Amino acid sequence: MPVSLKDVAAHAGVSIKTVSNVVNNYQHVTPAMRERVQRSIDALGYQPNLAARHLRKGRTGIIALALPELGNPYFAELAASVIDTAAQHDYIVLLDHTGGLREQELLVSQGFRARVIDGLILSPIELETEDLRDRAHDVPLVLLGERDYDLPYDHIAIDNVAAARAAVRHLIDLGRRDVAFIGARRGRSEPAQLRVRGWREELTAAGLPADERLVAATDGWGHADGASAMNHILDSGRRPDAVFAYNDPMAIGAMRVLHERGLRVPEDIAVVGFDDVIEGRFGAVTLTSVSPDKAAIGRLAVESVLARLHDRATEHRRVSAPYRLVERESTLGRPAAQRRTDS
Amino acid sequence: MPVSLKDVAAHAGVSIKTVSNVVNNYQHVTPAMRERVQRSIDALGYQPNLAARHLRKGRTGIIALALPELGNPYFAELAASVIDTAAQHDYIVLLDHTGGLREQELLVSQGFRARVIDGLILSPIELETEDLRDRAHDVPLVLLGERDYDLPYDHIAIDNVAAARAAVRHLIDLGRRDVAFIGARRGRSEPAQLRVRGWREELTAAGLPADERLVAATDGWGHADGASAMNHILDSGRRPDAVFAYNDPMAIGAMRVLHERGLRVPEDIAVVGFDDVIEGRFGAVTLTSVSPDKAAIGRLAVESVLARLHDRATEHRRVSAPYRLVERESTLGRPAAQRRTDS
DNA sequence: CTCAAGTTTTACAACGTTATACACGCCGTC
DNA sequence: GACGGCGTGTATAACGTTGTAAAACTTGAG
Repeated sequence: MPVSLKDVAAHAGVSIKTVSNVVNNYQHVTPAMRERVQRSIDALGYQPNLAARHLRKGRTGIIALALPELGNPYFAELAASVIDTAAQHDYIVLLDHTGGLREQELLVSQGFRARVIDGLILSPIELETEDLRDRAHDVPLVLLGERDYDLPYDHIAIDNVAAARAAVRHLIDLGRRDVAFIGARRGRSEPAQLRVRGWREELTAAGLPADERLVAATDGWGHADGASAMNHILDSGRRPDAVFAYNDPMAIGAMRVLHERGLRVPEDIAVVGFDDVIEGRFGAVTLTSVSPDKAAIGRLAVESVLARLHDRATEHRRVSAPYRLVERESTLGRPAAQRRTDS
Repeated sequence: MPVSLKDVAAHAGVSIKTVSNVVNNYQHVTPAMRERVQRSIDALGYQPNLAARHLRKGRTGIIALALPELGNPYFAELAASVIDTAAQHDYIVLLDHTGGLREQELLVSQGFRARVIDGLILSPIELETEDLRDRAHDVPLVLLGERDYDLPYDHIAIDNVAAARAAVRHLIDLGRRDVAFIGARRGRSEPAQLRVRGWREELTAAGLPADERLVAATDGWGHADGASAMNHILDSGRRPDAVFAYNDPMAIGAMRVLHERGLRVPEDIAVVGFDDVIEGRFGAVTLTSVSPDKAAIGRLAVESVLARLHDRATEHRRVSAPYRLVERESTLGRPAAQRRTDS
């Protein structure tokens, strides 16, 4: 059923290679010949067989994008950007979800799919430096996200420390003094946690104490984790006047708990999230958030992979993507005009 | 660098085919020979080249999953289920997002990627029956979702009419009489819109008027669309006592508008969504929603594709997946405040 | 009108795998 | 003791594509 170069060649009365030359826009083909072959291609509806092409060229035309969770709209937007950019370069994206599990991330980074993909964009959560150190494969790897690895791989991310400091700065400017952090990594060495570091640095810079009891570690990074972390802090008797969450879903989970406990946002407790997901714009209290430029990150990631693919000599680089702080109701100085202050 | 069958064969002192036989668990191989070859395989760290295998076998081992939007957690969960099920059958999933755009959906269904994938699972939004009628390809296609096509393709979905009726029934049981529907398809023939049909049928069955002015058509199906639809209904002077939304994000967008306008949920207006996304469980007012069994849908979809792949003779079938109505605060008889987060 | 130099097209060999068909032992049977 | 039959291993030919090198065709100068 499928039509091959051979079929097109027979139909056009030329050699296989000539058809191949036309398909690949090879330069030494007369316009007349190109025209004639193209007509046959269209007539038969020829489509190149990628498996054969790959076998011959050693490339698959597929790059993998491994993300912790697709359900988080942040990653979904990122994925869209990656897919679009890749398409512009005639690459297909294989989307993978690791669930933020070390085992899965390891599997992906070790290239369990090494013979299928040309390059890999990975957003690790649990992976450690030593896990990445002995990658047997030569498949180009580009890292995304908040984790900081001291390894010779391209890394695309916003400046997480600076972004976190901006968020905390904003809270301090509102007059808040007891700023909690929700979503620290449980049992991990501190230097890798850039957002916590930013929280600590900014508080210290402002002459405020960075009370470690206001840092809530969690297992995951979803709504439920934010909710339980918030409950944990309040149950321990602490009553911060602001919360900075690792990401938006956690911030929203925390806000739900505050609502259940009769605490008002932002009057009693101001809240700042991270990632600026669409959901944060439609709650009863809209969410102030750090907004990374997802489109830029996705684009840069693809371009890095492809650059390394076509010329493996380049230096490994660390690219900073833009971000900004979007202020909404959850950190408003005064109650919003239309907002009903239901207890 | 990569080690091929040839290398292993040379190392073990046997023919290439014998190594292939061992790799593929071909039956006529003596244990001794198997052992010996296996040792060479392990020693050299041989990994099969999938491209070559696929070229030879005519299969890629990849199935595509094309979804309207990855950002909607409903689809993310669905994707996870598909990926997992596929992995169990040694298949890889190529995730694609159509944005719910007819052009993209057409492209995918026409198989612009036909030579890369063995099968396709598509969740169409805009696609029409005639678009699917003349698919040139023989790549197995399985449809998902709410759209109803009278075509010989497998279709996995919950009974959308029945589910919508259950949702409306629930609202009627609460004593609501003016139930609005948010998220109708703009300018589309009605029979395809199963959830609207369920809304209409159930109201009629209860002896209530199905007021078409309470049906709000939208362009998209996101938060913002739900919000503007809600605004539109209220601006037109209508004041329904209940809203049934096409999906959860729209319901949440609508609730935001109700909140802005000082209308209480559920006291003034009860709200029911569709899909049961996690976000609905963490708003200031948690959302009642129709909860399709996403895991089942994903599993059934993969199994259908693979069945058709291995034996193309089977009848095309329409499979109904389970669902249930999850009741939360947005349709509670009593006031919503002070309720703890439910799981 | 010939021949060199350039341009366009072609034949053929790979890429790594599996299917087909055949060769080789080994057994039991006549 | 030759003869099918079976169980095991092996050459060889594909699968559809592209790179290489050589063949065929132009072109233009002498």
